Amino acid sequence: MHLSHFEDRINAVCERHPDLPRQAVILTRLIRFLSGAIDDRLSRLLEREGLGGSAWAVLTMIYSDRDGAARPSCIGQALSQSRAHMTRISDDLVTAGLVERVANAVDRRAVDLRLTAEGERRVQALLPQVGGLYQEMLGIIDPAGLDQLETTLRSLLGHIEHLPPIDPTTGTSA
Amino acid sequence: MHLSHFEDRINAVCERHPDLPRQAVILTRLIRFLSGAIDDRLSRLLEREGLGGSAWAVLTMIYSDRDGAARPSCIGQALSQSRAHMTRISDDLVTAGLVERVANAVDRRAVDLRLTAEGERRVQALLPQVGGLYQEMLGIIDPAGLDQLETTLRSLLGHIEHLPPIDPTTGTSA
DNA sequence: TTGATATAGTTCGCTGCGTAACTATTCCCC
DNA sequence: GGGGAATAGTTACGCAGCGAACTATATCAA
Repeated sequence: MHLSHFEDRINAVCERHPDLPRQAVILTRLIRFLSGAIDDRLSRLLEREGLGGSAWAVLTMIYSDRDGAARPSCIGQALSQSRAHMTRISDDLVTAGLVERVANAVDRRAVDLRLTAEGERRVQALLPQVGGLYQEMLGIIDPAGLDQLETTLRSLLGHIEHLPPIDPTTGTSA
Repeated sequence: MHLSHFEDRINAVCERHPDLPRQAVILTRLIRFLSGAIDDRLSRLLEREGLGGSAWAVLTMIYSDRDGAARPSCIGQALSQSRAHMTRISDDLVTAGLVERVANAVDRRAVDLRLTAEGERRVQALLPQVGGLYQEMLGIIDPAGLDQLETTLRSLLGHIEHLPPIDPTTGTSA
């Protein structure tokens, strides 16, 4: 519904600027919409648990660690979020009783985040729901299409991440 | 780089919870990463112009209108942003001299946003750069792959948008 | 006509997240 | 071993964005 409306506008602009890469514009819109729609649904599912998307991501980062511990800075790096934000999320999760801060013996600057028993219980209770949500959203694509999509998105992401960074003064990627 | 690290974690969790849809989890990660990477690059390009992503989106919404005018509430709806935020962005764009507010004669509640001459000049100067950016990011995929990707993402988005909304109290989509 | 309801825009207060500055620790090299 | 650079976490402050409340207008029903 949104998209068709957008498409009219993209077409109108592309008429006036024939050198614009119309398909690339549409694809970026699609990716943005998809990402937003996925996050929206996940957020609404987590809302009932009093969790935000970031908090859930932190919980799963800890849970997915083989040793059951993770340091805020590592999590932030993996999630592309600032250390300051990790401090806040950690505060919230600690006061919610889902996470505890454990001083790291070998590096006294560092803190290990660990799930409490309650935190682990909550993660294990939520994981199937989140998995079901993802499956519900992506399940209409047939397996071959999913494989195709995965390889395409992987190469796309790899390419973009290896692109030279954009110089903010010139606006070019050289 | 990020992704492989993530993949290890996803695999670790999927070992403990064999019923999780591993591929769906990976695909949602990919889409999120891609969307973030695209937005990042666009933001850095716009940064030099003193424009935020929202401001640029508003400018293009006005520019892409056949009559060269758009109302804040329509723009906000199309961009999935609140009316309050559209007021703020409009304020900024007006003080930047890129947009003017014109009272709508037929509906006196409404305001039409129009590009100033300077605003139109800026949009026309930026459009090729933004188009080049998109092309640079998506251009490594061959045309057949792009078509394939487009149809897949279209059906995915259509499916998700037609999914029943999630009830925040039960967490289910019924 | 008039009264109820819906809608456009604005304002206000809140949340989420980032950058910069600070302290404590670790690392590295002389 | 001692001093500078890097790093972990925290704190303070700023920006982007949303929801709710408010005003003015429009629409629809009795």
